[in-house]
Amino acid sequence: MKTYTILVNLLVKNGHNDRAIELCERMIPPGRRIDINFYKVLIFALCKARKFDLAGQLATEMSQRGCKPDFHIYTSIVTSNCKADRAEDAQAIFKEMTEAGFEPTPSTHNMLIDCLGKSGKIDAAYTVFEEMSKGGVRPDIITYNTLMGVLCKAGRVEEAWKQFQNMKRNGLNPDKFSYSILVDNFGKVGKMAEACGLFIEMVESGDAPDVVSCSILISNLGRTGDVHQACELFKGLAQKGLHLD
RNA sequence: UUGUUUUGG
Repeated sequence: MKTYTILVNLLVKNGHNDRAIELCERMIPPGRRIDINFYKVLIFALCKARKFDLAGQLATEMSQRGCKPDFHIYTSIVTSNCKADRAEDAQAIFKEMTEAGFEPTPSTHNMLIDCLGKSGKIDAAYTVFEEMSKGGVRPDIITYNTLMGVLCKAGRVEEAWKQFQNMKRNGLNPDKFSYSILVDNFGKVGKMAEACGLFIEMVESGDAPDVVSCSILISNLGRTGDVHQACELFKGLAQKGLHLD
């Protein structure tokens, strides 16, 4: 069994996911005792190969055989589903994971919020956020940034703005991601004063503008037709050695 | 040897 585990791991590492899976399918006859590490390697491989359904099935199967999926197996299945924008599955397995007594990491929460939001399930994303705030996992800057991004994409910029203030109240310092999201989206809805104010606040807070935040600002200025000001800004940034694309 | 950091134009 150890040898097989190492072999499967090697196959996966070398990108031969299909062969690894094939090998595994042949060596898991019913009733055979399989150790958890073997399942783990295999499920990682399946997730990597984007065979999410198979990975999920295997997790169910191992559970039925009396070998409970561990923290890493759950995390792997949840996060890979999130990355593939498979919101329903991610949500279901996340639930299973917590019911099994595991506490997903903050980043797993963040990924789920992002995934749910991108699938248009704003309310579900909010729920994850709220449960997180209630439970032992504290929302971090990325949680707020993710939530703000989700809200903005849904056209709910005002709510994003509320979360921005909420974040500050909870003692978190907005970073350049936080500012960029709001500067971009305030600009898109024509609230230029708010957008510019936030850009200045960002600079004053000591977070140096980078290529992305400047591009956002410039496209904002372009939107208002203020091409001259955009060009001036561009020149000023070039002088500071910032190279924009 | 078996890794889970996820968010902005």
